[in-house]
Amino acid sequence: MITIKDIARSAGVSHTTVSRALRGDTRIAPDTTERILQLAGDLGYIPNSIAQSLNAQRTFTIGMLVPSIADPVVMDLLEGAEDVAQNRGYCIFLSTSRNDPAREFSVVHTFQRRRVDGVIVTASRSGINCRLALERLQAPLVLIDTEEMHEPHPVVDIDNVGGAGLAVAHLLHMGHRRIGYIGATNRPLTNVRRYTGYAQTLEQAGIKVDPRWVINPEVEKSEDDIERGRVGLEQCLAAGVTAIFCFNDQIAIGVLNSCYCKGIAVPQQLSTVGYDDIRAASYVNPPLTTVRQPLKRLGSRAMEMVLALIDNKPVQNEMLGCELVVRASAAPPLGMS
Amino acid sequence: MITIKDIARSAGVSHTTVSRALRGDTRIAPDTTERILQLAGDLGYIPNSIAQSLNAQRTFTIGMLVPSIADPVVMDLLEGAEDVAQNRGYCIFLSTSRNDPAREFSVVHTFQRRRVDGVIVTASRSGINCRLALERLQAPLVLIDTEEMHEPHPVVDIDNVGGAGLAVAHLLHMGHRRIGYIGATNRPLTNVRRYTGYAQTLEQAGIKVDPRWVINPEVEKSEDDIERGRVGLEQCLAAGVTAIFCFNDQIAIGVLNSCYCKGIAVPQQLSTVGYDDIRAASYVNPPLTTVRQPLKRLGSRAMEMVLALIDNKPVQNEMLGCELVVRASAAPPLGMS
DNA sequence: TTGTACGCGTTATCAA
DNA sequence: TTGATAACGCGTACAA
Repeated sequence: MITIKDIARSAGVSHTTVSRALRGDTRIAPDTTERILQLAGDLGYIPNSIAQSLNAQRTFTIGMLVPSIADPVVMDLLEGAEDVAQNRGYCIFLSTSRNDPAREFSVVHTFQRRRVDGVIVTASRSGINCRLALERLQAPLVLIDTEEMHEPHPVVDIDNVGGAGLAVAHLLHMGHRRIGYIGATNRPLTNVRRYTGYAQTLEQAGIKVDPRWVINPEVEKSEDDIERGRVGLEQCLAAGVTAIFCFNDQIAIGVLNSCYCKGIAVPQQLSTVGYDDIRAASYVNPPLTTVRQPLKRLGSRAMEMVLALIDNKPVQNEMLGCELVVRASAAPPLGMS
Repeated sequence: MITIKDIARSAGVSHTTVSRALRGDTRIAPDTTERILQLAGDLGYIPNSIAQSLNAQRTFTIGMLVPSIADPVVMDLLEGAEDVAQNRGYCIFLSTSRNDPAREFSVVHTFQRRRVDGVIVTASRSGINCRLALERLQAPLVLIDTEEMHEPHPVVDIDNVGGAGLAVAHLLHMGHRRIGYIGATNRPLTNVRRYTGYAQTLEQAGIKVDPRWVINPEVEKSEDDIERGRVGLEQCLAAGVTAIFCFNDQIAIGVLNSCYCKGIAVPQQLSTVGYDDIRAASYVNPPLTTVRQPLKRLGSRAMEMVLALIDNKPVQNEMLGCELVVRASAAPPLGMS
């Protein structure tokens, strides 16, 4: 690998002069600079960021920790973050925790060894366990969509209460009065928030929530949302609801599926609203009415926040709003159209 | 930040001794080692990989370049690669090219500056343009699913010809004789391969491919596969096929959707087979019969290959086979059951 | 305008 | 068993 010393030797100058010429220092004679630049190109010189980092005490590197990459939510979020990072000259170290506290801990430690300038931790469900690692962390840390509250760190989050409100208001507006909720116990905090939005909105409309409408299905594999939808549907039907608001699109799709198998027409006999607006939402039958989260924006805002912290600019916690996406899975209840 | 020098000072030894004690050098007196380890823990010492890298001329870092993160195929692939990397103590620099040759070029350059130990480039459609950058690259390079042939670099690829054969053989086996193909022109090489598998298999069964069965739909947005499915379906129906093999699941889902809207029963009136086995394939209606690609394995094999190259072990190009996933979107044609 | 010398944190070589 | 010194590649006070 060619270094500035090699160039210096070829040019018959000191490596200092080369260093300066390469960064366009005006104190170097124009023709010297010219000659050095030429030489650098010819020799195929590529600056060594490692050496630069050691010297500058900065790596222009951000560590991102996500539970899993193969998750439609994480995916968009990553894309938003990567975009900002790349534009600002930062690289991302991507690691997965698989919701394993030990692994989470180890990854954060690795980030520290590698001297990342900042860290973004996504959807940590094991906040307590990795807290130790995080507290020792020197670099700025931004949390996304965390399951821990009252964090001492900046947080970017989605307004889940408001988003759920949007969905339920939509159903109310169509005339539904008996509206079910199917939740997911493996995302406790988010689940509580979406439930809260659901319950609040119903109460504000003067409707008392019947406990039988609210289902948090027990499933074998804690990630099997399709199954959650199936199980939840059974109980909702038993409770006689005319519409169901689901914790997320996967669950809603489970409901849709199960309805299809049972010969229940959606939205004619039962309305369903999901959450997330994953890709599949637009091409299931019927296309799913859902709440879209600004995921790319969540990622990009988180990245902008770390970068701001790195530059010692002040940042505030942030709460991003959601948007209702009306498709075809919700309609007025029977006899109300 | 605590360095080995700080520890040395506290322990009253040289930084060399600390360095050795930390890495368990047996030449250091056990009690000295003990004392240093203790101290390192107390002071919260975290080794600086940057300094280590500068010295060792290795970064334990792999650069991964993908066209986009928000792609179900890329997602799984990344997960496979990350898993292997993490287990072997490597970190991944993740960057997106968005199919922009300029950006691809710049990312590869960044990887070089950062002295990654290896590079994985995925689905480069602009092979020619970034070739220059790649040739100068000192680090080992592995290509995944490239659209360029005869690369001078190791390649991991999926057996698209064989995979397509699986799908078509399945349809033939059920008794179909008029089988359509809907392709995607924005992935030219892969498209040709899947088409080849389709055509070969039909010919081997003694069936002459009617040109009207083969559709490569023109769509406005080059990424809109759902639309491809819609357009393709129209033409296939006009050509009187009883089954359709689609370039991928998204297209197949487009077909399914369009059938649903037109009141065509799948699989009773028309069979459809996709490719990829994306998540949605299992929960659309009817569940999609498709060809599963070993994507995680593709990612992990690619990573294993770069790591082997880094360790100067020999590697061979590799071709991974596919697997037919039988669900419910394909059945014997009318009057054949 | 250019060069000398040092420091960034670590490991390796050689000497004691 | 331990320590002094150099080296990795670069940037920058300070000196010339």
